[in-house]
Order: sequence, then structure tokens, then C-alpha cells
Amino acid sequence: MRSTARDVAKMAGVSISTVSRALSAPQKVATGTRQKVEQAARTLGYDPNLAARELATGRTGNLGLVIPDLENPFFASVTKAVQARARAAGHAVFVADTDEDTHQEPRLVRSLARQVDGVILCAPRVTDAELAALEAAAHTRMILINRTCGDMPSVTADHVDGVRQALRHLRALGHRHIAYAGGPSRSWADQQRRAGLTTAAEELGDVTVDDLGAFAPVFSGGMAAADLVLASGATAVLAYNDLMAIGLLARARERGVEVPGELSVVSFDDIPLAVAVSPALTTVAVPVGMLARTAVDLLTEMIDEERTGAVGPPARRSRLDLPVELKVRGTTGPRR
Amino acid sequence: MRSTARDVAKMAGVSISTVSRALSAPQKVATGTRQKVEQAARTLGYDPNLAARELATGRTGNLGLVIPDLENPFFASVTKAVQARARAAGHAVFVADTDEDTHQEPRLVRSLARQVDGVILCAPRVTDAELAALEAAAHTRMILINRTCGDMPSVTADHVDGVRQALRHLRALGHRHIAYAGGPSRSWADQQRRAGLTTAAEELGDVTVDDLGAFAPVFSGGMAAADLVLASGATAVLAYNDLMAIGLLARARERGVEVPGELSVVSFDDIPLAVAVSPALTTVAVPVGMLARTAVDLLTEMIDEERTGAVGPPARRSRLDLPVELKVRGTTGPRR
DNA sequence: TTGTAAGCGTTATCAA
DNA sequence: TTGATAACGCTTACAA
Repeated sequence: MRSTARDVAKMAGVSISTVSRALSAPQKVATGTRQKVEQAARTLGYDPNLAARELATGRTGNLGLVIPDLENPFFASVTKAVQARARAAGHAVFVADTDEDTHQEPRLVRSLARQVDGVILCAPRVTDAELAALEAAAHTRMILINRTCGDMPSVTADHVDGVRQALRHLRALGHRHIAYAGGPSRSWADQQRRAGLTTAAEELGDVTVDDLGAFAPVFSGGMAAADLVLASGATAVLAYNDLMAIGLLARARERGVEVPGELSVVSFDDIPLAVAVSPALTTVAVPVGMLARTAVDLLTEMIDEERTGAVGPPARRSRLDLPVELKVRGTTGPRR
Repeated sequence: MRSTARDVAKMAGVSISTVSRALSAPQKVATGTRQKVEQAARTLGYDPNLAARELATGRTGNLGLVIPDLENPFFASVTKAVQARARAAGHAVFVADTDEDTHQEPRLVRSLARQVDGVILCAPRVTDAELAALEAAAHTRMILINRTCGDMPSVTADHVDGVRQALRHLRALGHRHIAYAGGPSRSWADQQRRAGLTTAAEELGDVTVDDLGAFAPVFSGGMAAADLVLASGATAVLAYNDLMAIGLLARARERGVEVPGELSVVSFDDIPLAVAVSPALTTVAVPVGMLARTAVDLLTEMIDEERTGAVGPPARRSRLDLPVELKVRGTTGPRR
């Protein structure tokens, strides 16, 4: 049987409330008694019951993470980083995968809300209106990764600048006709990149961008995009993510098109696999670990702040446009 | 403010215990009152406080999952399947990544044990002794995936048969000298495959197996293995997992060695990426979704059984040696 | 069939 | 600095 604070109190010869204090607010207890309590707790292997604590304090100590697809390496990395950072801060994390089903997002958030202090929504696909409604109704703190929505707290990367870097790079290599193989139309990142495409093309002046439409953000989506790219006459293509780029590469090879000889390819994310394929992907690296850690930090700050009663200046709730970096590798080369 | 069972009771004009019954044991309540309660609960948006329920019942409704590395696609798939199945059964799941650090395993299990009804340990690297000690001390139910330990509940795939299938396939193609690029020595799957190698080689009689040692179960490990393979004179290689095989392929290409022309490669897992690389991987498919779902089902059975007081015959606690299937694709061909 | 009341194990308030 | 004691919100005998 697990021992409780009662047992510790009995063994240490103090009251149960002293046990509670000695363990969670050591400075409010005499050194001697604290040591007695600690000793007793240790020998009994005492471990506070978290449900009881939650019931008394109203705080769970847990976080929730909702993501579109764990089998997408980008989201796997987000998840890995989130749970690592959360644990370092003393929080456990519930993970819920929507399987790219928009309708699951509100459902999962509501479900998690019952047992967490806050939830991180990674790249949610729901509309702004639904998201706002969710925030109002879910009874929990929320923070977004790779998505913005009104003044909701969020952490994002600078996709617009990423597109600019990619386009400049391609232009410098001589490319003037560039295709874009987009991702899910509900994806905020995709919308950002499309916007970036427009402004960057204007800045550059002499490049034309060919929007090929939306594809599944996975290998097969890239395969599908490849044929459209080749038919478009573009000499370079920007792919929504690395997975698609890999599919694109595979299909190009099947069709006997050399990369980067006849076609240059740039993508987004820089997943671990990006350097593993051959040729290695030229890609705009999104700082996934930083996004995840920042989101956890911001969320825990929100939680602590509310707990301690919000003194001091109102904290900044978002970190927007974290810098991205173009990694030039093997899939881009001079136009010929 | 969230409403409680008190509020519902008041509105429905019944006692608080009737509310509890009406909602969790509807058959123990008159139809009329049940409807009143349900109605009140609905209009108030009542949602039972889980911490209070846990405190009263001793059950959390949560599961824990401990895995070596979320960025390994195999484990990402396990995680995805586990959380999907668990949610379908009404459980939320905590995910904890050890980052391939053996010492984190007991730590994380103990930590999770406080807030779950059971934990799934996926491919743990700790020794049998440590695992047994952990089970004894952790105060929670545990089930293993891809690992056995005494009579602990576990779910495994038939790696030995997988090796046999792979070796027969290679032998049929004319290969007689086959290298093995192993994974982490603490990996049970690796040990199984080594054992399978010995027995299969004996069965076949005329093939020699060259054990190249242990490599990191990732892309770079495969790169490292590649040079040893080429130096060994083997005409085919068995790689611990698909990730390594992909690394191996990349390095072979760098060195101008054609696959499958000059070297055949077989690996394990059949991660989504296996069909995405080129040539597509010939690999022994491990039924990852089935492993995960079976583990969840078995674990929830254990939980329910204990709750209801274990009537009926003792249930089987393990599902061992789930069938694996060799997928012949592009990385294997006749010896020449 | 329903209500009363006793826990479950903490934290937190208020006296002492 | 410490100790009673009242929450926290639910489930579950036991009585009615």
C-alpha cells in the first residue's frame, strides 16, 4: 500500500499540515522539523497523491499537445521537443493526434482540457472562428505553434522570409520560372508561404511563380506534384515540405529527370531525413525545437502567472516569426 | 465557473448521489429521474471533475507510453497507434521519450506511474533484472512491446522468423555470404535477430553470416555500416532497421556501388518511408499498428479485470511472435 | 429507487 | 512555527 501524508506525519510526530508545508514550502517550517519530515518521507517512500493535490489546488501539472500527424517527421520532432521541455519543467504531457482530421481538433482540445493546465495546438487546421470559439469554450489556456489567430498566444516561424531566401537563391542560380507545390489549403504555413511568394516575386521583379495547387503533405503528394512540375516548364520548384520534396525527387528520377541538373528543388522544414536522401535536400530549416520549447515556456509562464496572481507588466504572449535558415545542399544548382 | 454535480442535483431536484448514479450507472436509476438529471447536466454543460473521480475511485483513466525515440519513424508509428487505440477506449495517454537513454526508463516509468492506470514500455533497453525490479516497485501495471522479460505481459513480433524469411530470400537469389549490420546491443529485437541468424544459417547450411557489430539505429549508423559491408566481401546485407538501410544505400551510392546490382539490402520494420526511397526497400514488415493496439487492449483488459475483481479463467497476458512479412521490393536482386 | 454520509489525500485558512 | 479543520468534487456503502 502506498503511504500518505498521514503516515509521514505519524512517523515524524508532527501534524499532517506540517508535512504538506515541509515538502512544498520548506522555508515556512523550522529546519529541525523539516528534516524529521523529510527523513520520514524518505523511509516511507512517500509520494504525494497527484489527484488529491489537483483537487485541492485546481492545478494538474499536465500539458496537452494536439498535432495533425505523428508520422510526419516534423510533428514527431515537435512532440519530442515539447515533452522533453515540459518534463524538465515538471509537467507531463498528453499527446493527441488528429490524423489530419480537422473535426478532431476541437474534440481533442475539449477532452484534454479537463485534465491539463494548458494545451499546445500545433498547426491546427480549423478556421479562425472555430479556434476563437474553442478558446472561449474550452476552459483552458491555449497556445499555438505555426499558426496565428487574432491575439491568441502563438509561436511561429518566419515563413515569408523563408520563401524570400529560397527564391533569391534560385534566382541567383539563374532560375526565372519557378513552380510551387503547395500543402494543405487549411495550413496556415501554406498560406504564409503563398503570401511570401507573391511579395518575393514582386521584389525580384523578373521571376514568375507557377502555383500548382494543393497536395497531401507527404511523399505521395510530392510524387503527384512532380508530373505537374515537369509539365509546367518550370526549371525549379518549391515544395511545401521535405516529405513532398522527397516524393518529387523519386518521381523525377523515375521519369529520367536529373536533379539538380535539369530541375532544382527547394523545400521546407529540414527534417532529419533531409540530409539522408541523395542528393541531400536544399531546404528552408524551420527551428522546430525552438518553436516547441518556446511554446512550452510561454504556456508554463501563463500558468504560473495566473497562479501567483499576475503582478508586474503584462507578459508578451507570443513569439512571432522566429528566424528560418536556407540550407543549401544537393538539390539546387545552376539553370541550364 | 465550471458546474459540479451539486449544481446538477439542485437543478434536477435530486440528491448528488443520484446524479452520480444517473450518469455512470444509468440502470440503477428510474427512467424519469435519469432523464431529469441528463437534461440538467446538458443545460449546465456539466463535466465530471476527473481528479475528484480519481480520488474517489483510485483510477485515473490514463495510460503512459515510454519509448526510446520519437524521431525514429517506427516509434512514431507505435505512438500514433497507441494513442488512437487508447482514446477509442476512453483513455488519454502520456508520452515520454527516453532519447535512447537507458537510465531514463525507470525514472520515467516511476514518474508516470503516479498518474496512470498502466504503462506501455516500448522496446525498453534496461536489463531483465532492472525491469523486474521496476515492475515490483513502480506500483502500476506494465506491458512490454518488442521485448520480453520473465512472465511480464508483452507483445512481440516474430523476429526470428523474419530473419529466416530474409535469409531464404537472399539465398534463393544466389547469395551465400551475408553481412549483418546490427542495432543497439541492448535491443531485444537485435538479440532476437542475432539468434535467428544463427538458426537460419544452420537450417540453410551453405550460407555464412558476417556479424559486423552494433550501429546506431539511424541513418548515420547505416552510413557507417556500409563501408564495413563493402570491405567484408558480402554480396548482401541485413540491416537492423529501415533507417540504417537508407543510410547504407546512400553510402553505397557515394562509393559507386550499385544496389541491387552489386549489393542486395534487406532491412526490418517497413516504415512509411521504405517505399518512398529509391530503390524501394526490401524489408521485413513488423506489424507495428497491431503490436500497439494489442498492447493497449491487453493493458486495458488487465485494468478492467482488476477493477471488477477477476472472475473467470486467468486471461492470457501476452501475445508473442506476431507474424512478420517480407516485402520484396527494389533493394534485392540476383547475385552476380 | 433515492438520500445521507463517510471517505479519497491534499492544500490552505485561521488560531494558537 | 505549528495544528485543527474546512474545503476540493466525486463515488459508494448503508439506510430509508
